Amino acid sequence: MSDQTPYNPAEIEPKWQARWEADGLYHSDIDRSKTKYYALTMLPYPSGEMHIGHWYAMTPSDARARFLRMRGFNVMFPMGFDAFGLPAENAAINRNIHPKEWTYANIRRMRQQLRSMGAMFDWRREAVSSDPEYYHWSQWFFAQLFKNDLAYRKMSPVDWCPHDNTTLAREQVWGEDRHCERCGTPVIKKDLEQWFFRTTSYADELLDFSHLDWPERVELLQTNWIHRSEGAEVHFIVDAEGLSADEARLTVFTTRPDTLWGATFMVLAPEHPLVAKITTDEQRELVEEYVQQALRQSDIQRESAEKEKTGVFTGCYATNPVNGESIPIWIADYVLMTYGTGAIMAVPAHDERDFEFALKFGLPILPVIDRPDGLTKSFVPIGTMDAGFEEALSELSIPFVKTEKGLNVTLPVDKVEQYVNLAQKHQLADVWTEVVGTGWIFIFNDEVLKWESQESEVRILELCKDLEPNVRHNRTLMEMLWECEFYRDALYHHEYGTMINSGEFSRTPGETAVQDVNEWLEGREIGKAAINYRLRDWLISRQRYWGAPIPIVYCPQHGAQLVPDEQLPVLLPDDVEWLPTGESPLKLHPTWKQATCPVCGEAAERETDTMDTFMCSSWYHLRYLSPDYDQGPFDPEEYDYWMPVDTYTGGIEHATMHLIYTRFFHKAGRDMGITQGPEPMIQLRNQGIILGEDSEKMSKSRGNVIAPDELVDRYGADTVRAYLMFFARWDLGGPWNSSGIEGSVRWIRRIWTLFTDTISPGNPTPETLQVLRRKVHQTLRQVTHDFETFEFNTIISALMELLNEMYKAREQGAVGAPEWDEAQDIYLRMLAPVAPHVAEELWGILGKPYSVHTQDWPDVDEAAAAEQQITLVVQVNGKVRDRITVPADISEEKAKELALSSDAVGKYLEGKPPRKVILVPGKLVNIVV
RNA sequence: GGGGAAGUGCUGGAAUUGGCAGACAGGCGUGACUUAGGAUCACGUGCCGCAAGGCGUGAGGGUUCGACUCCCUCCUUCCCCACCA
Repeated sequence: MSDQTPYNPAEIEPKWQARWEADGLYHSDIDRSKTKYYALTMLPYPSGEMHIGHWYAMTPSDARARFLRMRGFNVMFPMGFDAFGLPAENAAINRNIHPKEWTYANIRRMRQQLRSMGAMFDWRREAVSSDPEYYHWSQWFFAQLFKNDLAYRKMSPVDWCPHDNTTLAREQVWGEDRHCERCGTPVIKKDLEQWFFRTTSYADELLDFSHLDWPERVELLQTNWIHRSEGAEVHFIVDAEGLSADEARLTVFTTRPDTLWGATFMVLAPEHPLVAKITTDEQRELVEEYVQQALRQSDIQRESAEKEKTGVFTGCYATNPVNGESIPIWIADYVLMTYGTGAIMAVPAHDERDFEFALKFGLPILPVIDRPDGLTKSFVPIGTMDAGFEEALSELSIPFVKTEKGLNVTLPVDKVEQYVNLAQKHQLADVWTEVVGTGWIFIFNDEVLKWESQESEVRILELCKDLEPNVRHNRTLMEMLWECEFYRDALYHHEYGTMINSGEFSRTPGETAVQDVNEWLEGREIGKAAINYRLRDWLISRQRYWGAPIPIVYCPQHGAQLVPDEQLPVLLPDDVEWLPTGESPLKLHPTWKQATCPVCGEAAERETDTMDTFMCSSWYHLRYLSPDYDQGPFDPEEYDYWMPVDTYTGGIEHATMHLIYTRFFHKAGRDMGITQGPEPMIQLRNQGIILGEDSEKMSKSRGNVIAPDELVDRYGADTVRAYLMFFARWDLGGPWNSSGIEGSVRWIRRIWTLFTDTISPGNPTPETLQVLRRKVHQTLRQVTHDFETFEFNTIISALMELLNEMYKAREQGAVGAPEWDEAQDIYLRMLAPVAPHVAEELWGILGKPYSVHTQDWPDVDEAAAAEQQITLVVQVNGKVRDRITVPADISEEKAKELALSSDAVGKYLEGKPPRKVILVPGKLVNIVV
């Protein structure tokens, strides 16, 4: 070995970065002779520091983009900044820096950091969402949505963060305690006039993932988030004076129209507009108090599932349209104004929440669905039956289980008749009343009721009525009822079953019940099949300064008017002040609000809310197409060539926010003639999260943050890139390990050594060269495959293996042979996407023409990659007993023969003939004895 | 409460998708070269056992000639949603 230049990343990395930049090596322009590939990775927020997590997301994305480029695609890999948002304003408040100054200083710093990783970003395509040239078009998009009735303004109870002083989209409220995504403060509800985008119009289409190659997990998260429920809308008639016909028609949504006959009361959300109108004078005080209390409560208290049910009777009744029953209307905060119609029919027998409520307030419980297995359960308490009862049950082959409290009887449908007779014979009918009186319960069944006559049903219902509104001592009865596990089972722990107690619908089988009832409802115009979504319209108003102003003015005459296109962008004023009022500086600005109405030209007032930053990031992939274009949001010619995004990489945390919004944007854009095709991003892949060395989330307060800059200074970007690709499965992530990076350090250094040592040609055997060449092409095959499937860790390990093999070959004198030169050539091409600087440097040292990054990806020579000799595993009864080396093209007979004649096998056969010999060609022989 | 994902050496992780479990690394151990080493190189490293051998992919069962991989039951951890009618 001779002297060699030491590997010095600090020298070669900036050198090549400058050269590539100067040469425009990574510029991507329309080239119709090549297949385009739009590789996109989520843009960062300019917080001021690149986090190792950014690198973890971007490095493999960059490597893959480079790989695809070498494979002949015209690859675009752009970068930009999602630059509006709260942290800039908080910096302004806390440190007295203007958000603009803070943001752009951070962007400058992060650009430098991004460059240091040696990514192939085309910086000419950079887009910054806080540039007026950018938000001009965010505002333009708002205008388009407004014109197409996809943006609207409404007064609504919204989630409000008292710390950040702004409203939040539903997606930005997190966790059990319903806290603000940004600052962690629990949110409160506020009634405000706010702007919304009609995302719900696209709910069904957003559930269709058939055009997408997205992780199942993301599809599932979105599906659950949108949460489509099929059911029916049913109109109940409110029995109160002074209501218009419209008002008296109280519509509820239910997923179980087959349980309509079991509706024993109704519940309105406290905010429901009807509440004030229907409350009777006697109940008014209670109701008003309850409503006030519900409004005051934060969501934490209100939406806790653990919480005991609360509610108040309005004094008003409604008529159930299916059976004419008059049922009481209550209000309770477990009914949400924001879902469905804000009113429910309560079926305590088949809904756990309604059941709890009925229990607490002594409301009637009427089962209307039989058990799905067709079995009815009965309970006979000890002390109510005579001695012969058990025997009689046995004789009839009616199964039962003895418990401490009595008999759990499982009653097959065909035995009901006999059971009824038996019960009568044993005078259980008398017991019945006893049962109710002592707090025990019977099973409700169509047949049994007939037998017991209507009387017992009436008795039960009446008894329950006695409990109204809130007679505590009788709770015992309901609690004991609750204790009967079988009863709970029979109530709501089952799905569809035969309808009972439902008038003409009794005995309707569960399979058709919902549809039958829906049709019937529709025929009688008392309801219809309906679909509901949990997805809400997207609330985009933010009472903040650092965002794109909503391009609306309010005219006293003409109401909300769009700012005309030619007046866009509505610029954010720079001369603003932050006062500790919690109000947006835009509201406090002396003149900014003053505008004129585009209709009449009279004085009008500007909207002072700005748009949610997710609005800006919903279309940034379009701004990259032509960041300087000023005739529209993007140049249609560029759109035509580059869109849609072929591969999108980023964190899964955006599954129910950005990734829903951007799909909505694209689909709305398509319907408005702006975008084309069903989806904006075809393939999506998520990386995992890097944790600190302590396996905790990285945070400054924990002091476990890994700073990428320090790593680059210490090891060089190539090594950091390699380690990020190697250390974990990309989609899983995991804790950082600072000693683990030594492996990548050594690997790069060993590459350097191997390629820079000057060694005189040796005298290798043909076998050495063949083994080398085989390994080269096998590695190439694997690396190619793994790039395509995002298995970055095995790319590195394959390259490590090949390097070890090359060291071996060098030892055996391979240097100087054409196979050696080919190995070096292919190695550097495969290395180029992973470690672009060192690959470029070594490529130059070998005297190859600049640049390694513009080279073609080599083709696998399958003949060279094929094994000539294989190791045939010989198993006896599935256990490995021997390994024999045979030619790869060995015949079946020969392989079996060789396996059987192996010494090791002979030992296990003990002279017995094999029962069966299984051959897996090229793999193994299994001998069964 | 509902939905989902994952359990492989001391650690990160491989295993061509039903065919040699533990590739490639980290760590650790032994040695070499060194005045020195956070450098480099060689060898070793799943568990039990002196060995022959046996046992091993969260636990138990099943299918199969053969199971980390498929099926059933259970356990553990993590994530998401959560009074959504």
